Amino acid sequence: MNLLELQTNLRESIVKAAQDSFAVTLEQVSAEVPPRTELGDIAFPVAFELAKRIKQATGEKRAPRAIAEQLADVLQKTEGVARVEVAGAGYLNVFFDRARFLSNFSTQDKVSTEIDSVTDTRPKRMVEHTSINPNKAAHIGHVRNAVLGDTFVRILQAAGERVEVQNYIDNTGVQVADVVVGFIQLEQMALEDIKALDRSLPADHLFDYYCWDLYTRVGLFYRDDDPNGETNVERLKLRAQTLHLIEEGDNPTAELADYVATRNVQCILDTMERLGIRYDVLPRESEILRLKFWDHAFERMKETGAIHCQTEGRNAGCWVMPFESHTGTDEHEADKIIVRSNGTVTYTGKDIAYQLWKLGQLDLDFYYKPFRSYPDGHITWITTAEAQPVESCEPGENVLPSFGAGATVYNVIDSRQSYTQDIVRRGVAAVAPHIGEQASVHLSYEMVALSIAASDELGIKLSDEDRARPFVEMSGRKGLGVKADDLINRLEADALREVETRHPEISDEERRATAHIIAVGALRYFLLKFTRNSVIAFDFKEALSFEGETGPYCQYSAVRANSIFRKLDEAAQADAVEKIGLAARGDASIMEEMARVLEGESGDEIWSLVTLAARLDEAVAQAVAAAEPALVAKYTFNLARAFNLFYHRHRIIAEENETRRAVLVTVADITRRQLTSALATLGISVPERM
RNA sequence: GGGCUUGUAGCUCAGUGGAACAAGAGCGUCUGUCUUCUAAACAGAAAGUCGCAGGUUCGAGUCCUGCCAAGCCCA
Repeated sequence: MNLLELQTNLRESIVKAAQDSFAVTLEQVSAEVPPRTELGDIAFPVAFELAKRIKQATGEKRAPRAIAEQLADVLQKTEGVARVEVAGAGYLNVFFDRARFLSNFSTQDKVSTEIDSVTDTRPKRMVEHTSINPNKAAHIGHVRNAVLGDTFVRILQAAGERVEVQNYIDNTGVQVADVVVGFIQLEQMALEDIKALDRSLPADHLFDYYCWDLYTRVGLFYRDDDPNGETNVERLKLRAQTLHLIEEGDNPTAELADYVATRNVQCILDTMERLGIRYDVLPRESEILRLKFWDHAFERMKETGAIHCQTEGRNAGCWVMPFESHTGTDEHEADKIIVRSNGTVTYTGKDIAYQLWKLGQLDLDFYYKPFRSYPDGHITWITTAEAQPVESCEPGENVLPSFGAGATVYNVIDSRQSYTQDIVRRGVAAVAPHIGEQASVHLSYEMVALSIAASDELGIKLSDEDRARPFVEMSGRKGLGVKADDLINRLEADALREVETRHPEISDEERRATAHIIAVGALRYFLLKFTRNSVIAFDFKEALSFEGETGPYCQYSAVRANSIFRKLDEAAQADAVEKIGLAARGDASIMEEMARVLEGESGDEIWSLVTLAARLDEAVAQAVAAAEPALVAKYTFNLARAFNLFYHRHRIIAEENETRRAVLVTVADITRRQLTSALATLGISVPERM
């Protein structure tokens, strides 16, 4: 019996009692965690709700407290419940049977749910994240997107969901075109020159870094080298021409663009791999164009009446989607243009077509080939426009994967796209009403900006006006930003210094590996501790901190827990396992001794750690429901904090009383298990030592 | 001009469906704790008219209305 089962049983008892005793049908029963463990393990404010409902139904006024008293008698009988108290104006506070809960919890094994991916028929949750324009290196803002997305993937998986991870590649967009203009116009390079340049670049200054700078130079080039100047119309024509050639394909410029984009994708994937982030498939815009996804979607939209051709007014000749919630007086605001009168498609239109594919509502599909494989056998696939020979797979295993057709799509995109995402969601629902708006979820988040201090550190010149603002927005175009690899390098260097002073005895290789794990922990946690709709004003001091509410703090807590088990002699450990095992199988005398350890002030303190550790599943479930990874981050920190306190108060190995030691060992074991699991859900691993 | 988001301690942020004597963390400041299972830790102190004004309620940081301020998007 775990926490969720116990809660379910209690809820069922309440629903039944409400029906039997008060003739009220409760749809849901909300529960709370009492502020302190002495007040109980779970609280139900249900008596207030019942009092209201009884009054509505019969007009009879019943005191919540009296209702609670009656329910308490029923709950009392639930298995695993020690006692029930009525508190305050009518709260039902339930106290669990501590010894019993602990012994059950420690002996239960997580059922490993290994499912064959081919026969897996569970609805597919699709998460699209990262989706960086492949024209430059990733910066810290891109990393927030990737870490949020990757963590949400892990959270869904922890909740037992089937997940597919996509990283959309806009390899035919304006941003790629700009870098291509840079290579051709500014650098006077052809494809072979670029390849030679690529080979010659030093390891710490890769192709994506080169493009980062080149992109900035192109931005200046368009403005005749004056960052605040007007754009030069003639020069901008180069961009339009280049973009056109890239979209068209089958020409030297498109070939060059493909090389540039592909190399940047490789560099970005390398950066993400450092943070433990991988993808299942990389759908590319070039194939969406070649395979004519849009044309197909356009027909569907016309057939279903999702869009219509405007015959008069400002938008005459445009295909628009009615958007009635917009009660603006402006007529052209009320409808959303999908196809302009000159026949070109808006980004929104393209987005709807692609979203339809993701949800399996477009009768077209990509072809795929492997793009990169990882040591553990994971393969990231990329889209192609032609069928691929099957020999690209493992011999005897010629199974081409199938992607798309998700039941739900989570698009991890920053909040600036909220309006567009809203239209895409409605557009999809208009074409495919049977899946509706709820199939598309915009997992939105605020941007990462630079704090004033960080801007100063980067040598960015700020006006007095800028200084008065709360933060400075990053700009890929202006080259203002913190590159992901630079930050990771710095974190690793800082962590390595610490590890060197603490552990001179271990090998250099091991120290580097440890420093890497700590750096990843610090960065991922830093980006996850903020809720999604909070702007992160990036600050070096905060991001580079390893103390307080940080990833390394949580890791350290788990490392300490593990070190107990490294030092604990086998006999003591076996003894603890046996004692608690006997209790779980119903040994009354051991159970009674355990109960005594868990009594009183000291017992409350130990017990509060057990209940907190037991709430991991709840935290994960809440994070899924709210699409908010920060909830798991907060939970993890609280668990680490509670463990550090426990660790400080008790000498576990030295404990003389055998039952007490068995309880302490078991609690430490449960906590490290849950803490490690919580950290894994955040994409953070636990090093051997710190 | 319209839309979305935000306003909580010196700073950075949590605060679920409204509740129990009591609005919580981290950083920073101040004071203690390493011969111990790792001090990247622990304990304690100081620090808050929850942007302002109304409203609903037995009860509002939380819900409603208006205003003020900031950020983003659209025109």
